[in-house]
Amino acid sequence: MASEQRRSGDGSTPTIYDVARECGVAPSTVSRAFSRPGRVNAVTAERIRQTAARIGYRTNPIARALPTGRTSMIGLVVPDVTNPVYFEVIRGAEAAAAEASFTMLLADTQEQMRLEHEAIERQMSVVEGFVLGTSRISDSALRKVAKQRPLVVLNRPVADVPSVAIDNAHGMRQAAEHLGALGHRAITYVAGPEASWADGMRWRSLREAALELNMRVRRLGPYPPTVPGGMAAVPSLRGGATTAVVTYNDLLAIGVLRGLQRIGVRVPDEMSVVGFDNIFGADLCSPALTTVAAPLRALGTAAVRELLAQLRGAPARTGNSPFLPTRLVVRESTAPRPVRRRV
Amino acid sequence: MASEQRRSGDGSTPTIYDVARECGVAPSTVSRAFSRPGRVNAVTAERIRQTAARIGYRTNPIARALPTGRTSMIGLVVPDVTNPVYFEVIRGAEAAAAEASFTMLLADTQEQMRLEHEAIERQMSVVEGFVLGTSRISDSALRKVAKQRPLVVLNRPVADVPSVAIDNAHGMRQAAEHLGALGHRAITYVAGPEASWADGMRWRSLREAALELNMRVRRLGPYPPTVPGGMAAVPSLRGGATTAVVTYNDLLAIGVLRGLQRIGVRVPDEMSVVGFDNIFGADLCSPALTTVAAPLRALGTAAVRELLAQLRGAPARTGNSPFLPTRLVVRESTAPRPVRRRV
DNA sequence: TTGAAAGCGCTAACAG
DNA sequence: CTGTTAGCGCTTTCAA
Repeated sequence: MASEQRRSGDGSTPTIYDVARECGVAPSTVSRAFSRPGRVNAVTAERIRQTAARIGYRTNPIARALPTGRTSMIGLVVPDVTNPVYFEVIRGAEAAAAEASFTMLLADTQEQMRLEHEAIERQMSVVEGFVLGTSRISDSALRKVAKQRPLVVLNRPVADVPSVAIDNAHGMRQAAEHLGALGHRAITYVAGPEASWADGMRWRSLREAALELNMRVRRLGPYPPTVPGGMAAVPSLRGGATTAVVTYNDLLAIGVLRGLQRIGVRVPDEMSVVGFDNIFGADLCSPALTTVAAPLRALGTAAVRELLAQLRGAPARTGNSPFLPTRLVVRESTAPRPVRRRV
Repeated sequence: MASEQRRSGDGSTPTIYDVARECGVAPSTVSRAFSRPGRVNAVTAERIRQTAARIGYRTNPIARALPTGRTSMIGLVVPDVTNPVYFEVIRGAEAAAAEASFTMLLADTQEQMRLEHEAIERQMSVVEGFVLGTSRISDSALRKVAKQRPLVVLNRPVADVPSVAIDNAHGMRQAAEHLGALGHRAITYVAGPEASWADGMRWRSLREAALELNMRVRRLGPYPPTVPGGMAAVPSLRGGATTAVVTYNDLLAIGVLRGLQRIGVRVPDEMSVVGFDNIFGADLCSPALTTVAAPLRALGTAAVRELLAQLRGAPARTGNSPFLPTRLVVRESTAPRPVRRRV
């Protein structure tokens, strides 16, 4: 009996062999008791589970992973952990993973394509699948990754790759309707990163909605999607007919708020400002920001759930990716159109 | 030759055996070429590396981990991923890990002791060591973990367990000196969670520093370390001689700002407010918050570096944990003591 | 339903 | 310096 020769119950963590010996069954039976409980006599299984608990046996995921490839780990790679947009995504993803007893590897790529490639590379042989947030790598690189591991991308539709996204179009329509209802006739969009799919999407949606509502729209930018970026946009805001600005995201909106305050334009009396995302801090600034709330946590959760489904063998939903609904949060930065504009 | 029987170069990812065959060397030599380059002939090593690169071989971390126990993974478990204090810690930790080609597992325990235990349990057999942020579990449980894996805890000294911490004492002294220099004579500390080591530390340090500077101090609380917590503290602020408040953290300070504004007390004209941490958003609120900046990113980095050092065999620095220096950031929420107080 | 045996891909003695 | 030989702990045929 080969198993007799296995290590005796020394100080280190117990193995399947220890349980087998204690129980008087073969190691393979212990293994089965844990990995496919159906295939073992119910009472034997129970006895095995008892002794396992007693001697403190816990299956070793590494050892399991070697023959099966199943590591119970998924990788989440995001461009910037410190970007408030991602906190909630991370939490949602982590919660969904933990719920399924999966462990989440987190990588921060610092917005750099090279680091993103490295992170994927580093995690590839260890995770069962990936969730990629706002990826910087090319569509073809993405498809290559998808060929090796199940993959879900966030907020970016890529042919043949499953993704989940915010319903940008609906969000921008909400913003436009809100402003329209307040009587604004001319609005300016302050754009985020040029290459961003989300930015293009948001701009097009806003324009469409605004036009339908008989408002004039123009676009300024691109700007880096940050507070300084928003401040930089303010000078270009002056001199038009604009009485309301909608920004690519909240950081930009907060920057616009700042910039406007600096040059003495009062918000919302003289100018209304609407952000996008509803990040932590959007209600801290003053005036508190009216913004389109993106279901960030739900995004993380949905992505992981989708990934786990694929891992369980569900077909990859590559076509129409689900669009998560937005919600308009009206706070203090929007008000009816001023009778006489001043900017 | 046993190795001859190993799988031939089929479609799946190449192994050590594939490289060995291509190169005409033994598998163990290939292994050595990657794991201890010193122990193999330089030119052979180079040749191996070449072919490895050519056929796309990459060492399988799972397979490596099984015999060695070295997974190149560390676990970071934090109470709340969405708490702005932790973003920077996470980023610092992740960067330090990536720098050493380590992968980081992240777990969010939602401030719950049970989830913290589960997370540690889940990660235990897969990581080489842990960094635990603001752990909720007992000292003895912590020591038990430390017995199984190298461990570094954040902001909480535990006997026999290495830790890194913010220099709370110095931070509070900076706050007290700032307020003293502005002429304040009576200050109130708004306390955070009762059980928190950091809270106790901050309060004692503030009191000591204030007393030395001939200021009166009192303590209010405990309060949950959140914006609502800060708002809840405001009523108790009235009626004393207090002209300045120092809070356990920024969230509380922002809450105090809000609460004060609501009851018509002007900051900083009538009351000065100082926070702690300098989280994202501390400069977004209005007035922008004067606060003691904690080196959060450095904290994450230092913890991981310490952990990696232990992994390399350095002795666990359990005694005096390093204290990372704070920095006072003066913004708009503090001003000279009002001539006539009003609260 | 259970046991025996053969690996998963890599590392680590131990010889040579 | 290099090859040979056992495993790491678990899963998985294949028989019984």
